[in-house]
Amino acid sequence: MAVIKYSRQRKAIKDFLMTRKDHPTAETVYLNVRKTYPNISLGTVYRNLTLLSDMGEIQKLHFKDGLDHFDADTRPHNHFLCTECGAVLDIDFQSDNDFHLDEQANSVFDGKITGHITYFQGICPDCCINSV
Amino acid sequence: MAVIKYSRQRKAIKDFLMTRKDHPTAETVYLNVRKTYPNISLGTVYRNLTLLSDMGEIQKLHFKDGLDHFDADTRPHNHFLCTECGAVLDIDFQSDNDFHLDEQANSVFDGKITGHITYFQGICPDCCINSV
DNA sequence: CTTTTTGCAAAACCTTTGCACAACC
DNA sequence: GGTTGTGCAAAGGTTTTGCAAAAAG
Repeated sequence: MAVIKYSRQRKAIKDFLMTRKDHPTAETVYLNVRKTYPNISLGTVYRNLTLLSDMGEIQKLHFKDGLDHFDADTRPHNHFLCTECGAVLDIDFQSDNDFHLDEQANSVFDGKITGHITYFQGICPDCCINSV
Repeated sequence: MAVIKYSRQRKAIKDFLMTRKDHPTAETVYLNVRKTYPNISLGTVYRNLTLLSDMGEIQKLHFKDGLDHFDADTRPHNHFLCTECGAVLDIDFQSDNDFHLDEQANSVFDGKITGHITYFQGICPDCCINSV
């Protein structure tokens, strides 16, 4: 597997992912891409999600629900997890301190720190409305 | 399941977890507790880890390896994941900004943020030494 | 005695993999 | 034609669950 050819299935998977701001699971990707390619298999979805992730075109994320979630936004950004409904959302917010955080952590850690991700938790907008 | 009755197995599981600064998987807990209770089953380990976690006595964590990891330290603290060997370590370090981070995030987020965890990644002390 | 917990084994679950065939260049 | 990708189905590994027996109070 030296040269990577961009199959339509792979393109469809990435295209779908780019339309979403939440972070769908493989299952969700599968169900949606199947609208366009009814014969696509779950295995193919997994293979391509892993491949895209290895190529750095998407991010593979792990949350408490134990499932893999996928994100087409590969820029460093923070995530939010709703403790009510399990939704995973982006947070478009970088603390001023974010840039210095790795250095600060390095100064108290014997190994070498190359990056970090912050996960916020709480109640998402939808659940806030519904719980009033 | 209203009243929670004491069990030695549950105590052994928590005791073991408190001796560890890394964040063992259920499998590791199982192998170690079995030294004391050779007949304990994996199912019991899982049940108790989930129960302890629900009671807030331990934390259940999810990492990229896809496995559940457990941590007897429930204070808010940050974690480090080694990209070489997969080790998960605590980082005893709180940024000055940590305390304000939730407020800052709340100001740009429609929902309600109640907390956060930062995951650092990089190369752990052991792997640094071995890769020289 | 009643309720909870255990051990065992089976089931459920998500993800990966092997293989023959199809698609691509 | 040779390589890469797919679909299908089976296998893999982790976690959960049903049930009868044991432990706890």
